[in-house]
Amino acid sequence: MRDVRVRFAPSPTGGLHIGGIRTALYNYLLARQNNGTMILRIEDTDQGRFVPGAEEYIIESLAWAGIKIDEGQGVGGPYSPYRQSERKEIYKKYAQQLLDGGFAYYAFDTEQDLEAMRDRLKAAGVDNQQYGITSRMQMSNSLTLSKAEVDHLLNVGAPYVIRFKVPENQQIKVIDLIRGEVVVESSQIDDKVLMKSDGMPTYHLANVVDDYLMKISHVIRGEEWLPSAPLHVSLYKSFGWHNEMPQFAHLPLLLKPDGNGKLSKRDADKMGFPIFSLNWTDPKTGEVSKGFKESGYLPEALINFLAFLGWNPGTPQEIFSMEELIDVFSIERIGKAGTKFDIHKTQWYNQQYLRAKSEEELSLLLMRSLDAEQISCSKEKAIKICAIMKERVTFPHDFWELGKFFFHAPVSFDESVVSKKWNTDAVNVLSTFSKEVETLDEVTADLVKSTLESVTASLGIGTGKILQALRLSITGNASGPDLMMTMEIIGNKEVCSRINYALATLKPSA
RNA sequence: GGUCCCAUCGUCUAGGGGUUAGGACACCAGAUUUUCAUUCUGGUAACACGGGUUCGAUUCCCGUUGGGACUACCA
Repeated sequence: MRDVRVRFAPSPTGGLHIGGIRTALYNYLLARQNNGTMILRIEDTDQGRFVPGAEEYIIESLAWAGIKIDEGQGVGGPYSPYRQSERKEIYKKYAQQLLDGGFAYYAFDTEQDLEAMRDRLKAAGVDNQQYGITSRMQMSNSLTLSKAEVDHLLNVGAPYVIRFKVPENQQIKVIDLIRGEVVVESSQIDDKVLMKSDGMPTYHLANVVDDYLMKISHVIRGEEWLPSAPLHVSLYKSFGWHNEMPQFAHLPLLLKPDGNGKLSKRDADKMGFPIFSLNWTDPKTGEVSKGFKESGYLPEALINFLAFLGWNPGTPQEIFSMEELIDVFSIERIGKAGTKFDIHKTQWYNQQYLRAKSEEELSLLLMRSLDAEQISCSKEKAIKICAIMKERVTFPHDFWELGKFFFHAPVSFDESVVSKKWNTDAVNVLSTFSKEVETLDEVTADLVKSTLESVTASLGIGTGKILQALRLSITGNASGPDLMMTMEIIGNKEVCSRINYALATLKPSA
């Protein structure tokens, strides 16, 4: 079997979205599993769409996701350069090879010519108005013009493109590892532009030439490429590279969570979840799109979730590390149908991975939030907080968001609790309790609990009846982590002052 | 419009000619938690439709419908 060499080949046109990460992931999984090579190639042949910073962003994103590049842009390798804009001469040479072999031709048509052609075909009732077998002989190209005319045009520098001459009356077969055999009549394929008038190749040419030169064994890419795969196969044949042709696998698309259509940035924005791996700032508009990283998603969680979007191991196991994924991944188990993106499940994965971390690791995450708020906190306290908050968080920043009261006394109180639970019984218990706590040298959860119980017992009031009122006075909230532990962490002085503040501020309802 | 791809719970999916169609997320209920969350238990919920083939089809074939992609000198 040939060496497994796969590539992830994005265009540097903006932020890297999760569909791209999934494509990269599947490539990576296959490479690692087979001791193969993961290559990063930058497909920047459209200078009009080039976005500065996008390439660096892609490299950073992959690194964050834990997808390691063995060869290619940013790392180098035996087939450099890996940036297509720097390989112009190579494509020119291969385009010439096609020209010489009669597999391609020069075309001089203007935009208006092309438009006129489409209108003409449409008017004639032709189903697809393409530049191809049925129309190429009516156009201005090296098939219709004399050699002298063509040479003249070339010499005077007339703008031209090189088009592929699609073979007639052929059935072109694409063997797809996911979909099986896909057969297309060559008459359905148009004479695609191979070299643009600016001297750059199109995707089709660059892609085929590079995959051949870089000895790519498997092309794993999104399903949007399936319609052009027959063209690519035809190109391999014309080059005489049929035996070196890579195997194809076209991945099902990521769809919008609701309704229909391909998942887009717009949908994600609308529904309030990220779509890019990292924060992305559009250099033109300055608009910032929030990334998964900055939204608090752990790369392991995102990878695990993405792996399961369109693939599954066939076992009940849901949690997989990258190593485990490498172990069990197989192209055969990739599904065919498009997949709707569900942010709920992503969050569930995040929760799972967050919980699996030690309290010490988690405390570091809390400390980061605290640093941003310029709040100092001992490591011991942070660990204690994380221990009781652990089961309640989905994101790292939840430790801070949901646990602000550990650092700030409440300034407002949950109204529904005030009206339902802040009654004379509660006020009686709390005022007595506060005085008792004040006498204590230090508070532990156990001590504060027994103190509270003795107060309620002496007043003949059920502890459960006033517990929410107590929580309200300490945290301002209706719910939260274990209250006794919370009081232990906050300390007796603060507990008293908070209760006293609440007693002074809130009026008992009945 | 044309070409190609696809079709199991709301979502991700397992399965496969004879099954009580399985799991996960979400949702709902009960238990535990003197609150909430967690945890545990249980529940609601699917083979798009119509023809074949077959003793039998959700599974195989065809069609319909529905959805998607592509249809640029973008990738």
